[in-house]
Amino acid sequence: MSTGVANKKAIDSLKALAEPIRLEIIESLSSGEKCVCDLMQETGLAQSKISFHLKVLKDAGVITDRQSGRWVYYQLDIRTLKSLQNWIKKLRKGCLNEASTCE
Amino acid sequence: MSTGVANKKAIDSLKALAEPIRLEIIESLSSGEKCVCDLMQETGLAQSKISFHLKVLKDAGVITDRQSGRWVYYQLDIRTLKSLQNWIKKLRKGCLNEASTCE
DNA sequence: AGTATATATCAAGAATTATTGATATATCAA
DNA sequence: TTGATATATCAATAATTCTTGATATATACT
Repeated sequence: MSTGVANKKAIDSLKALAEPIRLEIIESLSSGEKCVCDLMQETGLAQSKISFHLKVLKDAGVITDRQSGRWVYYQLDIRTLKSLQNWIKKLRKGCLNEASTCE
Repeated sequence: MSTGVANKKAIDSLKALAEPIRLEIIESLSSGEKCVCDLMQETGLAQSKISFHLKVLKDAGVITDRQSGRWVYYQLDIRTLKSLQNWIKKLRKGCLNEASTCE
């Protein structure tokens, strides 16, 4: 069985998303770019905690960051979400592996 | 911020999928129904380990089971995958919450 | 330069999740 | 009924992940 390179990426994204606080962050970013301080206010969570989870999300490629002065703004990486969506679609249709002739 | 009932389901699915062995199982099931013994052979993993992960997947609603004699066959629950796929799509399009008018 | 603010990182402990080997349950076959 | 096979579950340990409070770094303002 494979668990090839392509799926490594899928796992990373899934693991990053599969946690309540991170999901809350992701949902918030879904409506647009936010800085850490915005997220702190919205969630009421400690700064170090938010930074920790942002790092997990960033390392997994689910979000990107951009610095502007003292602030760091985070936003969803649509490409990663799109490829995750596609991965699930292929899973559903039973055409994950090279061999299968899908679409 | 929400993290409503709808997303509870999404988290469960994501957590279940976000683990290497479970993903391997899922990928295997992607090509059709399998019994525990099939999965043991394919993966070379211990029976208790596979049963453990199958239970996680089943509890999350990602797979279903059906017993036939001594064997228990597992298969993907397409509906869950489809709704997860849709959830990601909405996330991408910034229309997760009730307020936003999407599609 | 000195101070304040925004964010990142770190170390220790807490909590969650996975692994292992053993045992239990249920079904079939002789 | 006895024995074999398929799977589930359990208890103990191991491993991973998260939380907390403290400290570090970098930027901006005066």
